[in-house]
Amino acid sequence: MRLTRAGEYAVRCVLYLSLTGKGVLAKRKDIAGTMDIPGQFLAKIAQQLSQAGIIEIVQGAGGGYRLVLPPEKLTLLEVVEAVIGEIVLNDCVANPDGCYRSPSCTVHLVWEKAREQLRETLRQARFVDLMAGNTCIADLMKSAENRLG
Amino acid sequence: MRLTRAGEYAVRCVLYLSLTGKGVLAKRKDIAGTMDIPGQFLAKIAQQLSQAGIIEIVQGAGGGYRLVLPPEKLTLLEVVEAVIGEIVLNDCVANPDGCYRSPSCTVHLVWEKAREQLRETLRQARFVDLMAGNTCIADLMKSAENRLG
DNA sequence: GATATATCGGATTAATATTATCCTAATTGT
DNA sequence: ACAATTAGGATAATATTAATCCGATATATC
Repeated sequence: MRLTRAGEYAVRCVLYLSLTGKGVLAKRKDIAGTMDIPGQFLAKIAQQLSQAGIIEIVQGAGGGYRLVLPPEKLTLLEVVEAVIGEIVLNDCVANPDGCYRSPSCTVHLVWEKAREQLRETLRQARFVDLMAGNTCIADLMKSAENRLG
Repeated sequence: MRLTRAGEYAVRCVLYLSLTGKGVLAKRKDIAGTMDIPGQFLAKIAQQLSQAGIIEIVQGAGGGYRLVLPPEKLTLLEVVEAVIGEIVLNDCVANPDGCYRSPSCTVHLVWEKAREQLRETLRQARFVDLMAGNTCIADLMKSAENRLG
């Protein structure tokens, strides 16, 4: 019942790119170092973000990642689901197959409602808003600056 | 990001006990057989439900499980959390410890909101309501009856 | 073109969590 | 005493998630 670490890393990565600005290239190493993400793991995550059209990956020397969409058009939902797949809280409590046939199952309806609320809340959270506030990620970046002098 | 199978089994078990009625003893074997739950696994789950004060376990010959509270006073939230622990969707995206210190972290706030909505939705779902509707679990029970003649 | 810088992407390993089962002990009705 | 039932600790099996390894590939620069 938890967001995976990959999902958290994806949010960190995109917030980093949001803060540096849309279209600005950032090296994977820098993102990984600042945001405390295992470098190779970030590579995998970046591929998923790239497939989802959220970031662009530039190969070769001087390459890196950059945001395709501006932070106004990016939501937590998009970023999270790009990495962990569409959020589903459960199969039908009794029978995964059965419920598609009987969509009025009351237990299932409760979970469906919860799922839609969750997704809607994440959909309403744009990165431009997240940047504006006091994020723990912003703290991470500050402490990284301090560490690096 | 999913309910565990243990959580689903717990819901099935409590719905079974709701349908047979508060205070009525049901043998673990019967519950397990009807609801398609591995018997030994149900034993573990029942212990958690018992600790949470949701069911009572009667040992010895003629023993079994029975509901302590009436289905009007039992919610999905209680049953699910009795088994999987308090629902938490994530640690702070950046720093589990850090966020307790800076509760205004915007990213965290979104997840907190989502979490509270989810819990509230499950809290509003009483078992008496779930029983009333067309549940997949009710289907399970019917098909069990058919199987057993 | 050679070289250094970076990412790609498939394979693999490691770590963790979940699910399920085994088995002996304890409890209770008959 | 005996049969029926659950308790509960240990362990095994499985699945998921997380992380890493490494040769291949792409690109800027000299």
